[in-house]
Amino acid sequence: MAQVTSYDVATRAGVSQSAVSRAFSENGKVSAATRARILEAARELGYQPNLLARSLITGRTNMVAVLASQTTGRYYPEVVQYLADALDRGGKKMLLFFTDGRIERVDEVLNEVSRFQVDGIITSTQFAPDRRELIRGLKTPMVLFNRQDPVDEFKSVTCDQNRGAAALTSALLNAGRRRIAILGGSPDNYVARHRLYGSIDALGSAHVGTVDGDFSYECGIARARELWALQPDAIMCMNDSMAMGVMDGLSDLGVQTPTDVWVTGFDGTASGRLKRYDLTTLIQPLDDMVSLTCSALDALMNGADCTSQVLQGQLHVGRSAPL
Amino acid sequence: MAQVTSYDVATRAGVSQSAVSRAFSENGKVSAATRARILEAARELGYQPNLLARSLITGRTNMVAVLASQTTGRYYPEVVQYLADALDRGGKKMLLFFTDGRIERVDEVLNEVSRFQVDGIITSTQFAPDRRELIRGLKTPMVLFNRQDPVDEFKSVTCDQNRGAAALTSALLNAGRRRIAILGGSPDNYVARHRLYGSIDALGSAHVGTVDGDFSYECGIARARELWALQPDAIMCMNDSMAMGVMDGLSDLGVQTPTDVWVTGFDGTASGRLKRYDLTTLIQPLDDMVSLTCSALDALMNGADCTSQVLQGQLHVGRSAPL
DNA sequence: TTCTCCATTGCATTCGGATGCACTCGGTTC
DNA sequence: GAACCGAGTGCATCCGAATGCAATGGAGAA
Repeated sequence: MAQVTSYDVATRAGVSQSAVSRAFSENGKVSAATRARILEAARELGYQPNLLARSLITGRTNMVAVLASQTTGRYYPEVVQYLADALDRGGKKMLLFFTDGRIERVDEVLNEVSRFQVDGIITSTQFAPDRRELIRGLKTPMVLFNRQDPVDEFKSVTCDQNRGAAALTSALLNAGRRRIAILGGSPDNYVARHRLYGSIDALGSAHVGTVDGDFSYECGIARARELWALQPDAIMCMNDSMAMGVMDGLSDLGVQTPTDVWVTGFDGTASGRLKRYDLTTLIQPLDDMVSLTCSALDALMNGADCTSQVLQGQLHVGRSAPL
Repeated sequence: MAQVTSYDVATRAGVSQSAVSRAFSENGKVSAATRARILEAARELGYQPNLLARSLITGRTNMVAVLASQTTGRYYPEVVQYLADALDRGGKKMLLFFTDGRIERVDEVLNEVSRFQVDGIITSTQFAPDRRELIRGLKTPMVLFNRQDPVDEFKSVTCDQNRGAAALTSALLNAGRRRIAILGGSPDNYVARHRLYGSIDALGSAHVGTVDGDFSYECGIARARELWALQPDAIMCMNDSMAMGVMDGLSDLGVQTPTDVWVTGFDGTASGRLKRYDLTTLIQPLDDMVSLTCSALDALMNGADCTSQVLQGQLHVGRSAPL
């Protein structure tokens, strides 16, 4: 306790509390001499302004809430890291909330978020349409990350999952693949659904079947036999982790990639680039997505408008499907 | 704006502001009837208590700062995820700070941390001895994660790097390996140093040389030739990512693992368990480390004492070094 | 020299909620 | 019937910093 306050600094520097306050804000009107004296006194006392007290007046906390759902994939931890970094560059700190996927948690989390008075929200968590009113009520700027609002009331930055899946698919078709199986992600996951739709639409009659998955490496291994039973010449996995799992599951069955069957992933994670997997995959432009998300949020926080952005992923050809 | 305050709720419920405040705290003295009336009014208005205003009085923010340094490895993102989850269970939120490793950033970050009035700090970032006074001045409970304070003034939860390295080493020696090379991590990194010392001490004359690394997969690939030139029968890499890199770099030279040489990692990351690498490694008990860290911090935040904990890693034998 | 004008500075108030203290009132206890 | 008790409630104040407004004083203009 015994927190050092602006009054302590004021006393020490022989000025008033308001002078101290002004010395610590860019546009505060103080003479250079007093400011120097105040900063010196502050240094001696180890004073740091209390941002919470400040925010009570200014209405700004410099905190941004990031809502992420725990996932089995290797993608989100990367996203969190990138976001924290990008926010930091904008002088914001990241307050992290995990929604464990259960829908009822979303309400709870949103209430918590609002209690912390964050300046903005970045969410990669799904919310049901009837939460719309609740979110609107928060009056906190929000940007969806790789999720879209059907009516675009809440702006978003996404990687075009449909088109990415379609691009990957046509590349396979152009390379002569005709029997293509799919390993899907959890059906309640936004990106999983859109990747799946995009693939199926583009595949047409080349689609020999879909097997359900959960985005994990282990599930890729477990589903390999079932996929192989469909006699595919290529297997499209809806994320990288599962693709690696499928490759390994197939190996156990004596089936080699790419000799016997091609395998593709989706995401462009670091693990997918490991030489022993070297996945053909669709790379989501994480860097751009993150910086666009932050600038969109910045715009909203400054009362400006912003539009939803849809970025295109980049096809990466590895040895798992040598297009 | 137009924030809903406790006064609004009070007016609507026909009570005083203090009654509202009491209705929202467990041990507030209010009759069941009034509380119900207040909660109802609050619900209608969409009121959520302002935690920042509250913290101004109570001195508690329910926020814990986590300081992490950006690293090239795959380990930290996992740690952050685990920590956020564990903190959440204790009703705390995680405010994330990245120190990009540069020492001068540490001061800056610590000052920022103190401005946010967090209840506690968990750090996996190194700080120089002369920062001790600065941190003491914050008076904020702090627990070091996988870092140790030489004089144990600041408590820590660590995995015994020395002993883990020694265990890994003796296992190799017992299995008959006699020419062991080491791929080290960045020398300014705490865990890298201790793993290295532990290994070298235990190796004795079986040590045929050390090559410097930076914890990244790419560096593992790049250093493979140099390591192989030492004519080792086993290569100990100071983390999993580098071990995978070394295996791949050796493959490119026509050297196979484990036939021609054994390779070991350190950490026990998810990627290390991928079947095509299947690393022999030392698994750090992440779950336990995280929960001990949180309970230690809890103790400190409640004014209690706590002692530093040193956990032992677990040797995991994979095919990269079939002990 | 006297009057403006502007740059500094201090005073008082405010943000939203917690809390010590005093007060009310229905129910006990002699 | 008087003194007492305690649960429920409101009043006033406080936490730490920001800010509108008024006061001060020195420089420059007339």
